[in-house]
Amino acid sequence: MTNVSSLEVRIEKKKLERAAYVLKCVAHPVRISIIDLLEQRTRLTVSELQEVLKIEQSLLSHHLTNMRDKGVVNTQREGKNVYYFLTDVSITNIIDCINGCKVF
Amino acid sequence: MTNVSSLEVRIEKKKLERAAYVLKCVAHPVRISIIDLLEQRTRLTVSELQEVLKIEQSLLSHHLTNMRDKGVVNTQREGKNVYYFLTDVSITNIIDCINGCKVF
DNA sequence: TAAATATATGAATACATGGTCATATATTTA
DNA sequence: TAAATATATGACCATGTATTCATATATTTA
Repeated sequence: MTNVSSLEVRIEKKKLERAAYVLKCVAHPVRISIIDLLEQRTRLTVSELQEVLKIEQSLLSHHLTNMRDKGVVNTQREGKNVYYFLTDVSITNIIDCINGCKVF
Repeated sequence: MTNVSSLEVRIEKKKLERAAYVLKCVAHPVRISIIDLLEQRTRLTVSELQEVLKIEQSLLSHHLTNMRDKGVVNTQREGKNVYYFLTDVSITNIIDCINGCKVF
């Protein structure tokens, strides 16, 4: 058995927990799609997302609330519409990971 | 409302489902840690992982089985030991995403 | 101000997941 | 071959998650 005494996880505990928490949010087909769409259009209303994704309004709303709770997206209301946008566009790097790793 | 007719998800459905499935597996503090450790050491036995991670043997085994089922890691037995290693090292790009995006 | 439009919320349910415990299997060593 | 070591498995339970349905809220328009 190799010596392992110098080996340690290079990510601190709090960061690990936060990362897992946010990744869990990303780990859903609809929510990955939303990230992809918001990379293309900067901001989209719920109706626009619904038109593209073709899922029930309330289900989409639940997904969006989930993503906002975790800081992945943010909102701005304009009249009847609520625009959703990525809090940090660099989260789209996850999609590059998906496309660049055979495991996915 | 902006025209959305040219907008679509740029990832095909099967790929989205597979990506979500694998991401769900990555989205856990212990499993992210395992990926980080296997980037540093190429391969590690269950005992070595246990020594670093300090979690119960059977819990670790469940995590590893989970990761293997999803194709994230693979194994090779050598005597009493089973070595685990990353199926595709480029999955560690996920950790770079975590470190490079404020949301995480 | 009533109706229409856009979005959010909450309850309920079914299913998945994480962790623990007891036990099983595989391999080596005494 | 019995004991020791390394790892895996299965049952169980508590908690979390996804989806649906009904309904609520906010804003605009007729």
